[in-house]
Amino acid sequence: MKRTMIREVLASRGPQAAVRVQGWVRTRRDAKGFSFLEVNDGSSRGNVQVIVDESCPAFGGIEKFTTGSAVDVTGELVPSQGKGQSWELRAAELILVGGADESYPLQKKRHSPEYLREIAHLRPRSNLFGAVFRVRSRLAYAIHRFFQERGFLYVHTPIITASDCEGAGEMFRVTTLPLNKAPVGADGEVDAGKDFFGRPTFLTVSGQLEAEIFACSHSNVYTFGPTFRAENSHTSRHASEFWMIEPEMAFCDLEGDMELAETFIKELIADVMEHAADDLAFFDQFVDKGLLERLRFVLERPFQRVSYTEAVAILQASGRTFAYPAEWGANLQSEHERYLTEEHFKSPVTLYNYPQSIKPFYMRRNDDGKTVAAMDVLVPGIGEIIGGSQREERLDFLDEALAAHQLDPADYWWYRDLRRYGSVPHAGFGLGFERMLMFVTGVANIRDVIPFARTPGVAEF
RNA sequence: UGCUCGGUAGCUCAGUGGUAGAGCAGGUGGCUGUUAACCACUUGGUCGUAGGUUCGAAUCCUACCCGAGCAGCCA
Repeated sequence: MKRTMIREVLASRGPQAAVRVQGWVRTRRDAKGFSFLEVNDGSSRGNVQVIVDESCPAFGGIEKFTTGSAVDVTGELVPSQGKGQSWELRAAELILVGGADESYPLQKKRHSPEYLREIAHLRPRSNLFGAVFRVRSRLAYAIHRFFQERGFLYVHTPIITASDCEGAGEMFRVTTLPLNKAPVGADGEVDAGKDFFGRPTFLTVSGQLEAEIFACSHSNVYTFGPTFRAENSHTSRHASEFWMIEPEMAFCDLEGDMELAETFIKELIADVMEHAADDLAFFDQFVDKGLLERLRFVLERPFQRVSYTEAVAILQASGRTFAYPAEWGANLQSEHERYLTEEHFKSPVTLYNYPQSIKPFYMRRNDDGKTVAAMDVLVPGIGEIIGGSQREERLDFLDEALAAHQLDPADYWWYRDLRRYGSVPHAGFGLGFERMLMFVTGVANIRDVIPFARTPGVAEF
Protein backbone atom coordinates (compact mmCIF):
# COMPACT_ATOMS: atom_id res chain seq x y z
CA MET A 1 0.00 0.00 0.00
CA LYS A 2 1.20 3.48 -0.87
CA ARG A 3 2.43 5.76 1.87
CA THR A 4 0.59 8.97 2.68
CA MET A 5 2.53 11.91 4.13
CA ILE A 6 1.28 12.97 7.54
CA ARG A 7 0.68 16.49 6.31
CA GLU A 8 -1.99 15.09 4.01
CA VAL A 9 -3.38 12.71 6.60
CA LEU A 10 -3.98 15.58 9.03
CA ALA A 11 -5.75 17.56 6.30
CA SER A 12 -8.03 14.68 5.42
CA ARG A 13 -11.61 15.68 4.66
CA GLY A 14 -13.19 12.51 5.90
CA PRO A 15 -12.54 9.10 7.43
CA GLN A 16 -10.51 6.65 5.40
CA ALA A 17 -10.74 2.88 5.59
CA ALA A 18 -6.99 2.37 5.12
CA VAL A 19 -4.07 4.75 5.37
CA ARG A 20 -0.36 4.02 5.60
CA VAL A 21 2.11 6.38 7.26
CA GLN A 22 5.82 6.05 7.93
CA GLY A 23 7.79 8.20 10.33
CA TRP A 24 9.46 8.56 13.69
CA VAL A 25 7.86 8.23 17.10
CA ARG A 26 7.81 11.49 19.02
CA THR A 27 6.21 10.13 22.16
CA ARG A 28 4.17 7.21 23.42
CA ARG A 29 1.51 7.30 26.12
CA ASP A 30 0.34 4.00 27.49
CA ALA A 31 -3.19 3.48 28.71
CA LYS A 32 -4.84 0.32 29.93
CA GLY A 33 -5.40 -1.94 26.98
CA PHE A 34 -3.97 0.44 24.40
CA SER A 35 -1.30 3.05 23.66
CA PHE A 36 -1.09 6.43 21.97
CA LEU A 37 1.77 6.80 19.54
CA GLU A 38 2.61 10.21 18.10
CA VAL A 39 4.31 9.87 14.74
CA ASN A 40 6.00 12.60 12.68
CA ASP A 41 7.50 12.33 9.20
CA GLY A 42 8.77 15.87 8.74
CA SER A 43 6.08 16.83 6.26
CA SER A 44 4.41 19.08 8.77
CA ARG A 45 4.66 20.35 12.28
CA GLY A 46 1.78 18.16 13.41
CA ASN A 47 2.03 14.53 14.47
CA VAL A 48 -0.52 11.90 13.70
CA GLN A 49 -1.89 10.19 16.78
CA VAL A 50 -1.88 6.43 16.34
CA ILE A 51 -4.04 4.20 18.50
CA VAL A 52 -2.56 0.77 19.12
CA ASP A 53 -4.74 -1.71 20.99
CA GLU A 54 -4.98 -5.46 21.52
CA SER A 55 -6.40 -5.95 18.02
CA CYS A 56 -2.97 -4.97 16.63
CA PRO A 57 -0.37 -7.77 16.72
CA ALA A 58 2.41 -5.34 17.67
CA PHE A 59 0.65 -4.30 20.88
CA GLY A 60 2.31 -7.10 22.78
CA GLY A 61 5.71 -5.53 22.24
CA ILE A 62 4.61 -1.91 22.45
CA GLU A 63 7.44 -1.03 24.88
CA LYS A 64 9.89 -1.31 22.00
CA PHE A 65 8.22 1.64 20.26
CA THR A 66 10.22 4.28 22.05
CA THR A 67 10.74 7.95 21.32
CA GLY A 68 12.94 8.22 18.24
CA SER A 69 12.17 4.86 16.68
CA ALA A 70 11.08 4.55 13.06
CA VAL A 71 7.69 2.98 12.36
CA ASP A 72 5.43 1.92 9.53
CA VAL A 73 1.71 2.03 10.35
CA THR A 74 -1.36 1.01 8.39
CA GLY A 75 -4.85 1.44 9.70
CA GLU A 76 -8.16 3.21 9.60
CA LEU A 77 -8.36 6.98 9.83
CA VAL A 78 -11.21 7.94 12.15
CA PRO A 79 -12.38 11.10 13.93
CA SER A 80 -10.50 11.51 17.19
CA GLN A 81 -12.34 11.14 20.45
CA GLY A 82 -9.85 13.31 22.24
CA LYS A 83 -9.03 16.99 22.03
CA GLY A 84 -6.06 18.38 20.14
CA GLN A 85 -6.47 16.57 16.84
CA SER A 86 -9.27 15.96 14.36
CA TRP A 87 -8.12 12.59 13.11
CA GLU A 88 -6.35 9.61 14.51
CA LEU A 89 -5.10 6.39 13.03
CA ARG A 90 -6.33 3.07 14.44
CA ALA A 91 -3.39 0.78 13.79
CA ALA A 92 -4.20 -2.54 12.15
CA GLU A 93 -0.57 -3.20 11.36
CA LEU A 94 2.40 -1.61 13.12
CA ILE A 95 6.00 -2.37 12.19
CA LEU A 96 9.12 -1.29 14.03
CA VAL A 97 11.39 -0.31 11.16
CA GLY A 98 14.29 0.94 13.29
CA GLY A 99 14.42 1.01 17.05
CA ALA A 100 15.92 3.69 19.30
CA ASP A 101 17.13 2.84 22.78
CA GLU A 102 17.08 5.03 25.87
CA SER A 103 20.26 6.82 24.81
CA TYR A 104 18.32 8.66 22.08
CA PRO A 105 19.32 12.26 22.81
CA LEU A 106 16.07 13.98 21.86
CA GLN A 107 13.65 13.82 24.74
CA LYS A 108 10.04 14.81 24.86
CA LYS A 109 10.88 18.08 26.50
CA ARG A 110 12.32 21.42 25.58
CA HIS A 111 16.00 21.43 24.65
CA SER A 112 18.22 24.47 24.34
CA PRO A 113 19.28 25.43 20.80
CA GLU A 114 22.91 25.24 21.98
CA TYR A 115 22.49 21.62 23.00
CA LEU A 116 20.67 20.74 19.80
CA ARG A 117 23.50 22.32 17.81
CA GLU A 118 25.80 19.64 19.18
CA ILE A 119 23.56 16.95 17.71
CA ALA A 120 23.07 18.48 14.28
CA HIS A 121 22.44 15.00 12.88
CA LEU A 122 19.31 14.59 15.00
CA ARG A 123 18.03 18.11 15.53
CA PRO A 124 16.03 18.20 12.27
CA ARG A 125 13.72 15.75 14.05
CA SER A 126 12.88 18.32 16.71
CA ASN A 127 9.87 20.61 16.46
CA LEU A 128 11.97 23.75 16.22
CA PHE A 129 14.45 22.61 13.61
CA GLY A 130 11.88 20.65 11.69
CA ALA A 131 10.04 23.93 11.24
CA VAL A 132 13.17 26.01 10.56
CA PHE A 133 14.29 23.81 7.71
CA ARG A 134 10.85 23.54 6.17
CA VAL A 135 10.73 27.34 6.10
CA ARG A 136 14.28 27.49 4.75
CA SER A 137 13.28 25.31 1.83
CA ARG A 138 10.16 27.36 1.16
CA LEU A 139 12.08 30.64 1.36
CA ALA A 140 14.63 29.42 -1.17
CA TYR A 141 11.78 28.48 -3.48
CA ALA A 142 10.11 31.87 -2.97
CA ILE A 143 13.34 33.60 -3.95
CA HIS A 144 13.61 31.76 -7.23
CA ARG A 145 9.92 32.32 -7.86
CA PHE A 146 10.22 36.05 -7.26
CA PHE A 147 12.99 36.48 -9.81
CA GLN A 148 11.77 33.94 -12.33
CA GLU A 149 8.33 35.56 -12.42
CA ARG A 150 10.03 38.86 -13.20
CA GLY A 151 12.15 37.44 -15.99
CA PHE A 152 15.47 37.53 -14.13
CA LEU A 153 18.16 35.15 -15.38
CA TYR A 154 19.62 32.80 -12.78
CA VAL A 155 23.41 32.90 -13.12
CA HIS A 156 25.83 30.46 -11.50
CA THR A 157 28.87 32.49 -10.58
CA PRO A 158 32.05 30.64 -9.65
CA ILE A 159 32.69 29.31 -6.16
CA ILE A 160 36.42 29.26 -6.76
CA THR A 161 37.70 32.67 -7.77
CA ALA A 162 41.02 34.29 -8.50
CA SER A 163 40.01 37.81 -7.59
CA ASP A 164 41.36 38.41 -4.13
CA CYS A 165 40.52 42.10 -3.91
CA GLU A 166 36.77 42.17 -3.73
CA GLY A 167 36.99 44.01 -0.48
CA ALA A 168 34.25 42.03 1.19
CA GLY A 169 36.38 40.28 3.77
CA GLU A 170 39.03 37.68 4.45
CA MET A 171 39.05 34.78 2.01
CA PHE A 172 39.67 31.05 2.24
CA ARG A 173 42.61 29.96 0.14
CA VAL A 174 42.00 27.12 -2.29
CA THR A 175 45.10 25.09 -3.03
CA THR A 176 46.34 21.62 -3.84
CA LEU A 177 49.89 22.46 -2.82
CA PRO A 178 51.20 20.40 0.09
CA LEU A 179 51.21 22.56 3.20
CA ASN A 180 54.50 21.30 4.53
CA LYS A 181 56.51 21.49 1.30
CA ALA A 182 54.91 24.11 -0.92
CA PRO A 183 57.13 25.25 -3.79
CA VAL A 184 58.84 28.51 -2.98
CA GLY A 185 59.87 31.14 -5.52
CA ALA A 186 62.98 33.29 -5.64
CA ASP A 187 61.33 35.83 -3.33
CA GLY A 188 60.81 33.23 -0.61
CA GLU A 189 57.03 33.33 -1.06
CA VAL A 190 54.92 30.32 -2.02
CA ASP A 191 54.97 29.97 -5.80
CA ALA A 192 51.28 30.03 -6.66
CA GLY A 193 52.20 29.57 -10.32
CA LYS A 194 52.78 25.90 -9.48
CA ASP A 195 49.38 25.59 -7.84
CA PHE A 196 46.40 23.85 -9.45
CA PHE A 197 45.12 26.91 -11.29
CA GLY A 198 48.52 28.46 -11.84
CA ARG A 199 47.61 31.40 -9.65
CA PRO A 200 46.29 32.09 -6.13
CA THR A 201 42.66 31.07 -5.82
CA PHE A 202 40.06 31.50 -3.12
CA LEU A 203 36.48 30.67 -2.22
CA THR A 204 34.18 33.42 -3.37
CA VAL A 205 33.08 36.21 -1.06
CA SER A 206 30.59 37.56 -3.59
CA GLY A 207 29.35 36.83 -7.08
CA GLN A 208 28.68 40.47 -7.78
CA LEU A 209 31.44 41.25 -10.24
CA GLU A 210 30.55 38.22 -12.32
CA ALA A 211 26.84 39.01 -12.02
CA GLU A 212 27.60 42.42 -13.50
CA ILE A 213 28.97 40.67 -16.58
CA PHE A 214 25.67 38.91 -17.13
CA ALA A 215 23.60 41.98 -16.30
CA CYS A 216 25.46 43.56 -19.21
CA SER A 217 24.18 40.85 -21.52
CA HIS A 218 20.87 39.60 -20.09
CA SER A 219 19.78 42.83 -18.38
CA ASN A 220 18.20 41.42 -15.21
CA VAL A 221 20.00 38.57 -13.45
CA TYR A 222 20.45 37.08 -10.02
CA THR A 223 22.75 34.69 -8.25
CA PHE A 224 21.85 32.47 -5.33
CA GLY A 225 24.62 30.37 -3.93
CA PRO A 226 27.13 29.75 -1.17
CA THR A 227 29.52 32.44 -0.06
CA PHE A 228 32.55 32.18 2.20
CA ARG A 229 34.17 34.58 4.62
CA ALA A 230 37.22 33.64 6.64
CA GLU A 231 36.58 36.28 9.30
CA ASN A 232 37.08 35.28 12.90
CA SER A 233 33.58 36.37 13.77
CA HIS A 234 31.86 35.28 16.95
CA THR A 235 28.41 36.76 16.68
CA SER A 236 24.87 35.50 16.32
CA ARG A 237 24.64 36.79 12.75
CA HIS A 238 27.92 35.77 11.07
CA ALA A 239 28.87 32.42 9.58
CA SER A 240 31.92 31.32 7.60
CA GLU A 241 29.72 29.74 4.95
CA PHE A 242 26.37 31.24 4.08
CA TRP A 243 24.08 31.73 1.12
CA MET A 244 23.58 35.00 -0.60
CA ILE A 245 21.21 36.30 -3.24
CA GLU A 246 22.62 38.96 -5.54
CA PRO A 247 20.36 40.51 -8.19
CA GLU A 248 21.98 42.80 -10.72
CA MET A 249 20.04 45.00 -13.14
CA ALA A 250 21.24 46.87 -16.19
CA PHE A 251 19.67 50.22 -17.05
CA CYS A 252 18.86 50.65 -13.38
CA ASP A 253 19.79 53.31 -10.86
CA LEU A 254 19.86 53.36 -7.07
CA GLU A 255 16.18 54.25 -6.89
CA GLY A 256 15.25 51.14 -8.86
CA ASP A 257 17.62 49.10 -6.75
CA MET A 258 15.98 50.21 -3.52
CA GLU A 259 12.55 49.57 -4.97
CA LEU A 260 13.47 46.02 -5.89
CA ALA A 261 15.02 45.38 -2.47
CA GLU A 262 11.94 46.54 -0.62
CA THR A 263 9.50 44.71 -2.87
CA PHE A 264 11.65 41.60 -2.63
CA ILE A 265 11.60 41.51 1.17
CA LYS A 266 7.87 42.10 1.31
CA GLU A 267 7.08 39.40 -1.21
CA LEU A 268 9.26 36.89 0.58
CA ILE A 269 7.46 37.59 3.83
CA ALA A 270 4.07 37.30 2.14
CA ASP A 271 5.02 34.02 0.50
CA VAL A 272 6.24 32.40 3.69
CA MET A 273 3.26 33.66 5.66
CA GLU A 274 0.99 32.03 3.13
CA HIS A 275 2.84 28.77 2.55
CA ALA A 276 4.41 28.10 5.93
CA ALA A 277 1.65 29.45 8.16
CA ASP A 278 1.77 26.51 10.59
CA ASP A 279 5.47 26.79 11.15
CA LEU A 280 5.35 30.57 11.56
CA ALA A 281 2.59 30.14 14.13
CA PHE A 282 4.92 27.80 15.99
CA PHE A 283 7.72 30.37 15.97
CA ASP A 284 5.32 33.08 17.08
CA GLN A 285 4.26 30.93 20.01
CA PHE A 286 7.55 29.43 21.17
CA VAL A 287 10.45 31.37 19.69
CA ASP A 288 9.54 35.01 19.24
CA LYS A 289 6.22 36.14 20.65
CA GLY A 290 5.68 39.20 18.46
CA LEU A 291 6.85 37.62 15.22
CA LEU A 292 3.61 37.51 13.23
CA GLU A 293 2.63 40.99 14.29
CA ARG A 294 6.02 42.32 13.22
CA LEU A 295 5.88 40.56 9.87
CA ARG A 296 2.39 41.94 9.20
CA PHE A 297 3.62 45.38 10.16
CA VAL A 298 6.50 45.15 7.69
CA LEU A 299 4.13 44.00 4.97
CA GLU A 300 1.73 46.86 5.49
CA ARG A 301 4.03 49.81 5.91
CA PRO A 302 6.44 51.35 3.43
CA PHE A 303 10.09 51.11 4.36
CA GLN A 304 11.58 54.25 5.81
CA ARG A 305 14.04 55.71 3.36
CA VAL A 306 16.69 57.97 4.79
CA SER A 307 19.98 59.25 3.45
CA TYR A 308 23.12 58.59 5.42
CA THR A 309 23.44 62.32 6.06
CA GLU A 310 19.90 62.50 7.45
CA ALA A 311 20.52 59.41 9.55
CA VAL A 312 23.57 60.97 11.17
CA ALA A 313 21.50 64.08 11.94
CA ILE A 314 18.76 61.93 13.50
CA LEU A 315 21.31 60.14 15.65
CA GLN A 316 22.94 63.35 16.75
CA ALA A 317 19.57 64.88 17.63
CA SER A 318 18.40 61.72 19.40
CA GLY A 319 19.66 62.77 22.80
CA ARG A 320 21.03 59.27 23.17
CA THR A 321 24.51 58.57 24.43
CA PHE A 322 26.24 56.09 22.17
CA ALA A 323 29.51 54.35 22.90
CA TYR A 324 30.66 55.90 19.63
CA PRO A 325 28.99 59.19 18.75
CA ALA A 326 27.54 59.36 15.24
CA GLU A 327 29.74 61.47 13.03
CA TRP A 328 29.48 62.23 9.33
CA GLY A 329 32.15 60.29 7.48
CA ALA A 330 32.38 57.41 9.90
CA ASN A 331 30.76 54.01 9.59
CA LEU A 332 27.50 53.65 11.44
CA GLN A 333 27.96 51.39 14.44
CA SER A 334 25.62 48.52 15.22
CA GLU A 335 24.19 50.56 18.08
CA HIS A 336 23.34 53.33 15.60
CA GLU A 337 21.66 50.97 13.17
CA ARG A 338 19.72 49.34 15.97
CA TYR A 339 18.54 52.68 17.25
CA LEU A 340 17.30 53.72 13.83
CA THR A 341 15.42 50.54 12.96
CA GLU A 342 14.33 49.36 16.41
CA GLU A 343 13.62 52.59 18.25
CA HIS A 344 13.42 55.64 16.04
CA PHE A 345 11.49 54.20 13.08
CA LYS A 346 10.45 50.84 14.53
CA SER A 347 10.41 49.46 11.01
CA PRO A 348 12.81 48.41 8.27
CA VAL A 349 14.96 51.30 7.12
CA THR A 350 16.72 51.85 3.81
CA LEU A 351 19.78 54.04 4.20
CA TYR A 352 21.41 55.44 1.08
CA ASN A 353 24.14 57.76 -0.23
CA TYR A 354 27.05 56.89 2.03
CA PRO A 355 30.39 58.73 2.17
CA GLN A 356 32.63 57.50 -0.60
CA SER A 357 35.54 56.96 1.77
CA ILE A 358 33.85 54.14 3.70
CA LYS A 359 32.55 52.18 0.72
CA PRO A 360 34.13 49.87 -1.90
CA PHE A 361 35.62 51.04 -5.20
CA TYR A 362 32.80 49.86 -7.45
CA MET A 363 30.04 52.09 -6.08
CA ARG A 364 28.91 54.96 -8.27
CA ARG A 365 30.07 58.39 -7.29
CA ASN A 366 27.30 60.92 -6.71
CA ASP A 367 27.39 64.42 -8.17
CA ASP A 368 28.17 65.95 -4.78
CA GLY A 369 31.62 64.39 -5.06
CA LYS A 370 31.45 63.17 -1.47
CA THR A 371 29.00 60.30 -1.46
CA VAL A 372 28.35 57.15 -3.46
CA ALA A 373 25.06 55.58 -4.54
CA ALA A 374 25.09 52.88 -1.89
CA MET A 375 22.21 51.53 0.13
CA ASP A 376 21.73 49.27 3.13
CA VAL A 377 18.46 47.82 4.34
CA LEU A 378 18.26 47.43 8.11
CA VAL A 379 15.63 45.39 9.92
CA PRO A 380 14.78 45.23 13.63
CA GLY A 381 16.55 42.51 15.55
CA ILE A 382 19.12 41.68 12.93
CA GLY A 383 20.51 44.88 11.50
CA GLU A 384 21.91 44.89 8.01
CA ILE A 385 20.09 42.39 5.83
CA ILE A 386 20.83 43.92 2.43
CA GLY A 387 23.79 45.87 1.13
CA GLY A 388 23.80 47.21 -2.40
CA SER A 389 24.62 50.04 -4.73
CA GLN A 390 24.48 51.52 -8.16
CA ARG A 391 27.76 50.54 -9.81
CA GLU A 392 30.22 52.99 -11.29
CA GLU A 393 29.67 52.65 -15.03
CA ARG A 394 31.99 55.49 -16.07
CA LEU A 395 35.48 54.24 -16.79
CA ASP A 396 37.28 57.39 -15.74
CA PHE A 397 35.57 57.49 -12.36
CA LEU A 398 36.14 53.76 -11.89
CA ASP A 399 39.84 54.17 -12.56
CA GLU A 400 39.97 57.00 -10.05
CA ALA A 401 38.31 54.80 -7.46
CA LEU A 402 40.67 51.89 -8.16
CA ALA A 403 43.61 54.23 -7.67
CA ALA A 404 42.11 55.62 -4.48
CA HIS A 405 41.78 52.08 -3.12
CA GLN A 406 45.29 51.24 -4.32
CA LEU A 407 44.04 48.48 -6.59
CA ASP A 408 45.83 47.51 -9.78
CA PRO A 409 43.63 48.22 -12.85
CA ALA A 410 45.31 45.28 -14.60
CA ASP A 411 43.68 42.90 -12.10
CA TYR A 412 40.30 44.29 -13.15
CA TRP A 413 40.82 44.26 -16.86
CA TRP A 414 37.59 42.45 -17.65
CA TYR A 415 35.63 44.54 -15.17
CA ARG A 416 36.99 47.66 -16.87
CA ASP A 417 36.12 46.21 -20.29
CA LEU A 418 32.45 46.26 -19.29
CA ARG A 419 32.88 50.05 -19.06
CA ARG A 420 34.69 50.24 -22.36
CA TYR A 421 32.13 48.38 -24.44
CA GLY A 422 28.48 49.31 -24.17
CA SER A 423 28.60 50.45 -20.58
CA VAL A 424 25.24 51.12 -18.95
CA PRO A 425 24.05 52.31 -15.57
CA HIS A 426 23.40 49.26 -13.45
CA ALA A 427 22.73 48.38 -9.86
CA GLY A 428 22.30 45.44 -7.54
CA PHE A 429 22.43 44.23 -3.98
CA GLY A 430 23.24 41.27 -1.79
CA LEU A 431 20.70 39.71 0.54
CA GLY A 432 21.94 37.40 3.26
CA PHE A 433 19.73 34.33 2.93
CA GLU A 434 20.21 33.20 6.51
CA ARG A 435 19.61 36.68 7.86
CA MET A 436 16.34 36.81 5.96
CA LEU A 437 15.46 33.41 7.38
CA MET A 438 16.24 34.67 10.88
CA PHE A 439 13.98 37.64 10.29
CA VAL A 440 11.13 35.51 9.05
CA THR A 441 11.36 32.83 11.77
CA GLY A 442 12.44 34.93 14.74
CA VAL A 443 15.32 32.53 15.37
CA ALA A 444 18.02 34.64 16.98
CA ASN A 445 21.21 32.78 16.03
CA ILE A 446 22.41 32.23 12.48
CA ARG A 447 23.82 28.84 13.52
CA ASP A 448 20.26 27.68 14.04
CA VAL A 449 18.99 28.42 10.54
CA ILE A 450 21.82 26.59 8.73
CA PRO A 451 21.59 22.79 8.58
CA PHE A 452 25.31 22.38 9.26
CA ALA A 453 26.74 25.71 10.28
CA ARG A 454 30.37 26.59 9.73
CA THR A 455 31.84 29.08 12.17
CA PRO A 456 35.44 29.52 13.35
CA GLY A 457 36.54 26.22 14.85
CA VAL A 458 33.31 24.39 14.01
CA ALA A 459 32.95 21.93 11.11
CA GLU A 460 31.91 18.72 12.84
CA PHE A 461 29.08 17.69 10.57
C1' U B 1 40.53 39.37 18.02
C1' G B 2 38.74 42.40 22.51
C1' C B 3 35.24 42.75 26.67
C1' U B 4 31.32 40.18 29.64
C1' C B 5 28.71 35.84 31.43
C1' G B 6 28.64 30.65 31.92
C1' G B 7 30.39 25.00 32.19
C1' U B 8 27.26 20.49 38.50
C1' A B 9 23.32 13.46 36.63
C1' G B 10 21.49 11.72 29.66
C1' C B 11 18.68 16.97 29.43
C1' U B 12 17.17 21.78 32.17
C1' C B 13 19.00 23.80 36.47
C1' A B 14 19.63 24.82 42.21
C1' G B 15 23.71 24.55 45.46
C1' U B 16 28.99 30.54 46.97
C1' G B 17 34.33 27.02 52.28
C1' G B 18 32.07 21.71 56.04
C1' U B 19 28.52 14.35 54.04
C1' A B 20 26.53 16.49 45.95
C1' G B 21 20.36 18.07 45.15
C1' A B 22 15.48 18.84 42.23
C1' G B 23 12.46 18.33 37.81
C1' C B 24 12.44 15.70 33.32
C1' A B 25 14.57 11.29 30.82
C1' G B 26 15.84 5.82 32.07
C1' G B 27 14.10 1.36 35.34
C1' U B 28 10.01 -1.09 38.43
C1' G B 29 4.93 -1.05 39.84
C1' G B 30 0.07 1.33 39.52
C1' C B 31 -3.79 4.26 37.14
C1' U B 32 -6.18 6.74 33.25
C1' G B 33 -9.18 8.27 25.71
C1' U B 34 -4.14 10.22 26.73
C1' U B 35 -2.04 15.30 24.81
C1' A B 36 5.71 17.60 27.26
C1' A B 37 -0.25 12.41 30.57
C1' C B 38 -0.46 11.26 35.92
C1' C B 39 0.96 8.69 40.98
C1' A B 40 4.62 5.82 43.99
C1' C B 41 9.38 3.79 44.33
C1' U B 42 14.20 3.68 42.00
C1' U B 43 19.14 3.74 38.95
C1' G B 44 22.30 7.60 37.83
C1' G B 45 27.93 12.41 39.37
C1' U B 46 36.19 12.21 38.61
C1' C B 47 31.00 19.26 39.91
C1' G B 48 34.94 21.39 31.96
C1' U B 49 40.66 20.27 32.39
C1' A B 50 45.32 21.09 35.00
C1' G B 51 47.67 23.42 38.89
C1' G B 52 47.37 26.33 43.53
C1' U B 53 45.34 28.32 48.52
C1' U B 54 43.06 25.70 52.81
C1' C B 55 42.48 21.09 58.24
C1' G B 56 38.72 20.85 54.35
C1' A B 57 37.16 23.33 47.52
C1' A B 58 31.45 22.38 43.15
C1' U B 59 32.33 27.00 46.04
C1' C B 60 38.43 31.04 46.55
C1' C B 61 43.01 32.00 43.00
C1' U B 62 45.79 31.07 38.14
C1' A B 63 46.16 29.00 33.31
C1' C B 64 43.91 26.44 29.48
C1' C B 65 39.57 24.20 26.83
C1' C B 66 34.43 24.69 25.44
C1' G B 67 29.67 27.45 25.01
C1' A B 68 26.84 32.05 24.90
C1' G B 69 26.26 37.50 24.57
C1' C B 70 28.21 42.22 22.96
C1' A B 71 31.83 44.91 19.76
C1' G B 72 34.72 44.90 15.14
C1' C B 73 34.46 42.59 10.04
C1' C B 74 29.63 42.11 6.91
C1' A B 75 25.21 39.29 4.37
